[in-house]
Order: sequence, then C-alpha cells, then structure tokens
Amino acid sequence: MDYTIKQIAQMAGVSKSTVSRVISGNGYTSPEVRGKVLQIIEELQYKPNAVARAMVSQRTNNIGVIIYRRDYPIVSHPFYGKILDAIIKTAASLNYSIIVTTDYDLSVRAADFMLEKRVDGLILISRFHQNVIDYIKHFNVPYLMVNGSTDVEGVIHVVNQDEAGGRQAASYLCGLGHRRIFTIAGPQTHRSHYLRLKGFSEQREAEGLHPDSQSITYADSSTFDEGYRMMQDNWPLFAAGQYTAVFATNDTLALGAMKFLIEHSVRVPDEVSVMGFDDVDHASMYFPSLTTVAVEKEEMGKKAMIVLDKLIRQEPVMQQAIEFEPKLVLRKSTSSK
Amino acid sequence: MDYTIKQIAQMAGVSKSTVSRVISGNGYTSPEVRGKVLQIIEELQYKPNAVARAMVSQRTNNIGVIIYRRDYPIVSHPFYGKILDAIIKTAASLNYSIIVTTDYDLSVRAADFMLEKRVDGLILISRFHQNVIDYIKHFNVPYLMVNGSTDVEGVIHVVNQDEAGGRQAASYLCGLGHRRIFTIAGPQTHRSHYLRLKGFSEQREAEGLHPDSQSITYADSSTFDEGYRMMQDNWPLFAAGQYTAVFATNDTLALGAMKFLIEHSVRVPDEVSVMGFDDVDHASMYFPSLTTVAVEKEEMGKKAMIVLDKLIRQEPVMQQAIEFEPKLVLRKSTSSK
DNA sequence: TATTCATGTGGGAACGGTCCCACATCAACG
DNA sequence: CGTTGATGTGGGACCGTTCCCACATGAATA
Repeated sequence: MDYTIKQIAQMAGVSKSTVSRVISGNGYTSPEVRGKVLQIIEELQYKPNAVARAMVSQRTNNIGVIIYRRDYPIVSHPFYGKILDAIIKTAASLNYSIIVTTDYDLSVRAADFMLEKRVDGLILISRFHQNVIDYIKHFNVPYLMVNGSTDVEGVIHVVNQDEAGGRQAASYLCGLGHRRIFTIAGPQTHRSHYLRLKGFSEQREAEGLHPDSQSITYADSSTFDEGYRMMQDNWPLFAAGQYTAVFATNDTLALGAMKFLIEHSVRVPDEVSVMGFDDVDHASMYFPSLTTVAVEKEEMGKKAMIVLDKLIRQEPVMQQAIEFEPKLVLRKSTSSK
Repeated sequence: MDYTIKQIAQMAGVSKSTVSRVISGNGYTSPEVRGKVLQIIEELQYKPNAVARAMVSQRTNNIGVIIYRRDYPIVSHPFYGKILDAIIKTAASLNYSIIVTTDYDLSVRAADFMLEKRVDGLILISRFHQNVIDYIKHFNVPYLMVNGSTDVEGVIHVVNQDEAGGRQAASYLCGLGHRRIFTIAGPQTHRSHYLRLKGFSEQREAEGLHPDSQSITYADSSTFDEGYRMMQDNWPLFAAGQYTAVFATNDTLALGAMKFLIEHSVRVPDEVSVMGFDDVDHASMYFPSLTTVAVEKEEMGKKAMIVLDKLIRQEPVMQQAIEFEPKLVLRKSTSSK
C-alpha cells in the first residue's frame, strides 16, 4: 500500500540509488533531479520504511526500557513515571523511540523480548538479579541501569545518592530539635530504601541520638496504603513513645502515614513533623505540603538516555557510577520542636 | 553479532527453510531434525530477528500511541498515564509493543513519525484536529481515538460518558441539599470538560436550581495549581456567595481548590463540600478523600487496544462510539447540607 | 505395477531500503 | 592530447526472515 523507493524512482525516471541519495543527502545529486524527486515524494507522500532501513543499517533507533515492578502500573508510577518521561523526551531529541515493558519476575523474558526487537540499547530501571544482567551482558547490546542494585559488577548505572539523602533528612530533623523520630522503612531488599535508612540512622546517631530499634518499622511495600497501615499498626507504640517526627524512606509511605495522623487529629507539623523522600508530584499538593528529600528524577532519566546514546555510538563513557545529589525541599509538614 | 537463521541451519546441517519451519511450527518437520535444531537454538541463544520478520510479514507488531499534550509530561499524567498503562498491558497480552510520542502542536509530525516506523495501528489520545485525522485516514493504517474530540466524522472512538457523569455529579450534590454550587470548569476547548460542565449545568437546572452564571469560573488549564488559583481568585466572591459546594470538571482542579479551602480554615466537608471528576490516584489519598465521578480509565485503555487489534486483524467492529459509563465514588469531601 | 498421497526437505524470490562499485561526462591541467 | 578529478547516475549485492514451489521418499491404494 505504501510507496517504495523503487516506485518513486520509476516515476522520477531515475534509479532507486538516486532516490536514496536524495533522501539521505549522501553523495552527488544534480539540483534538477533532486527537485524532481522531492516533488514526487511530496506529491505521493512517500514515507521511507524504517523497518527496511533498520534491516540494512542494523540500527532500529529503538530503545528498550525494562522496569521491574511487582505491582503492574509502569507508566503512571509517581517516581518511575517521571524518569520514564524524561527518558522518552530525551530519546525523541536524539531520534530514538522507546519501547517499554514491565518485568514481573526478575526473569530474562523481558530482555529476550527486547533483544528480538533488536533495540539499539537497553535501560533497566529498578533492581535486577545478577543473572539477568549476566544474560544481557552476553549479548552485545549497550545497556545501563537506573536506580538499580549498584552492587552488580561492572555495570554503568545512574543513581541518586540515597545514603547522603538519608543523612540530610536526619540532619535536618535533628537540627529542628527532634529527638524521638519514628521511621518507616520501605522494603530493604530495595537498595534505595536500604541506603536511605542507613544514611538516616547513621546521621541520627552522629547527631548524638540514642539508637532506638523500636523507632524503625519495616514496610512490606512502599505504597500509600502501607504507609497508612504502618502508622495505624504502630499507633499505640507511637503515642506512648512521645515521638515528635516521622521519617519515611519515600513520599508515598510518608503521605500515607501523615494521612493517618491527620485523620486522628494529630496536628502536622505542630505536634508531629513528617518527612518523606523522592519529591513526587503530590508531595507538594498535599495539605500540609510534604517536606522531603527531592530526587532529580528528570535529570536522571535524561542523563541515562544521553549516556546510553554514547554507548550506542561507541563513544567513551568515563564514569561507571553516575550519581545525582538529592536536595532538601522544605515545606509545611515539618517544624521545629 | 547475533546469530542468523542461516547460521543455525548450517550448524544443524539443514536448510534455513527447515529452521524457519521449526521455529514457526508451520509445515512438516521430523522430530529428530526439530530436536537438533531446537538444541542448537538453545545453545547459541539464537533470537529471531523481529526486524527481518517484520520486513517480510509486513507486520511490526508495534502500535503507536500519540498523546496530545501542551505541557510535556506524557506518561506520568494521572489520567492519561492510567489509560496508557492499560494499553501497554493489554498490548503485551496481544503480542504488541507500544511506541509513545507526544504531539505538542496538533500537527501531523507525530503521525509521520509513526507511519515511517510502520506501526500496525495507531491510538490517538486526547483531541486532534480534523486535518490530522484526515491525514492519517489517507494512509491505510488502522487507528482509533481515546477520549478525543468525538465530533470528527467516522472515527472509531473510546470515550467516557462525560455528560452523564456531569449529571450524576449535579444530581448527587443537589440530593445532598446543596443549592449554591461553585463550579470550576476546565478548558472548554477540551470536549471532556465541556461535556462535564454541560451535563452538570443541565442537571442542576433540572433539579430546580436557578441558573447562576456567577457560579462558574473557567480555568485556563486543568492543573492543581490552576484549581488552587481559581479558588483563590474567586475567594471574595465565594465567601460572599454563601456557596456550600464546589464542583470541578476534574480531580486535579478539585484538589487544588480543596487545598485552598482547607488552608483557609474552611472545613471540608462540614462547611463546604468538594467534588471532582476522573478518580485519579491521589483523590483517595487526600485528606479528606475526594468524592468524584470515576472514569473507567483502565477499561478504556484495555478496550481501545482490543478494538484496535480487531481493526488490524480486519475483523468487523460494530460500533463506532465505544462508551463507558462513569460511576460515582462517594468519599469524605462531601456531606449533606 | 503404476498412481496417489502424506511426509519431509531444500532452493530461491521477495520484503524495501543502503551503499559499494562501475561507469559516463566534462573541465582543467601538464 | 592524454590524464586527472569532480560531478552525477545506475546496477546489484546484501540485511534476515517467510513462504511458495519443486522434489524426494516410502507406504497405501487402484
């Protein structure tokens, strides 16, 4: 149905080589021929076939993005969605398209799928098992990780400095005079949550606070409902413990916890300060707006795509770990004790 | 770098036709040969080249999704992101991949891009100009619209019954005894906002309420900040008007407005009820949780993909307008007067 | 015994581009 | 006047599949 370069050539009375040259701009073409060919292309609304082009050039200009998510939403995720947005936007400016898949079970299936599609590169978001990495490494496709498990060997990765962010949070809360801080920690199998908690706890001790194991509760997931539930379950303990602040290892958990508090007539921040991590969209929308450690989600996505492009173009990439510094965003959910 | 079917054939000592037959399962192959070939495929981790396959089969198994957005976020959008999620998920189960682009200027560029990529079908989300539709129609690619301008002729489209939803909202608020309702209407160039307002206003009159033009304020966009600002700008008027309820044509606007109210010590819902439309994720997370007219976002996305698949497979599609009924979700931001 | 048919395999064209190589023309130069 | 080089064009191999057609074999049937 679509026109081919051959048909264009025929109508212009030239060879397909010439048409190809006109389109690509490579090689010599006389102005008359070029004009004639372009006119016919315009008239017929000929669109070069990217599939055929990929066939010979061995480049699809497609990038595969694999996100590991237990729960299905990929794209509308408040954190990963932002990273993805930036990847898509940057990809467009570099003339790539993005194909997204979710990997449910840390298996190799999603990678297989992308490999068959012959993507030019692969971006792995969130954590992946070493065996998946090894599998991908075995094929010679450029790839990198975003916000992944950085303990995998020799993999270029883009990450937030989670540990430093945790420290910033502790330092800020302690600076406000809080001595009793209740912490809701997301799944420790997830490196981000682990490091945020680690940084927070260490800094908390560094500030001279007594390590109090009771003050940390571990969540099974990092959802809003889980944050709410964590607060609910620990409510008697919380009330008895005279805590004046809550720190959660991400905003969604923090917001859930905060909702529980507000619902139970605890005044935030007057009675209890609440602090999160990530700076997702609704952190600023909530009432009170949430103080948080903002992660450069857009910058991370953008950088990931730029570096991947370099890898694809075989340009040297200096650093293996591309780190982004989070920064404190002070809002209304925290106040001095 | 990747192995080809030819290499596999050579190693198995058979022709590439035979290997092709083993892989596809079409035609006769003896068990011995099949076993041998499969073993080599396994050993070498041969992955069929989807590009070459697309070349000959004239099917890429890729679907293009074009979303019209003035502001850039595509994917992390609380409403369209959900639709997209459902499309991606459903596409995967039908063996398609999704390529997403944003169209910034209602031009034909995004469509061109997809056409060059030879996508098997096209999903247009949000509104598009007639000329873009005409352009696409000119090529013989299956396509449909989701939540678009349904006034375009002869286009299969998936929509929410926005007008009915507007009526439901009015009926509900009036039923609670509210007589003075302040309405924040999103951009009327957007059919959804227009219809929601239309349904709401009509039903409001049908309930015997005096049409009061002062009670409607028109927003320039449909963001949280705009909702907040609308409330702020109309605050003197609002206070003077003794309004007891606010209806916004989407949740984001409603949430913004509600935040302003709460911030100014207006008790929601005791003094003022607030109601939105869409049922985005944070509607239920907010405090108080937002009463809204829930749109079947996931169902719409899923259905869109299923119907597009039918179009691609040349199966008959009966109805041109595929409508989804919204349903009231009663939460804590509304109460009887 | 000759014919038919199921089973199994290989050869090669086709898909729509890119790009190398061959070749033609013509001006400039030694 | 032959050589060189710039300019311009066409032929055809190639990318990695699919699938049609030809063909071979052996058992069953007329």
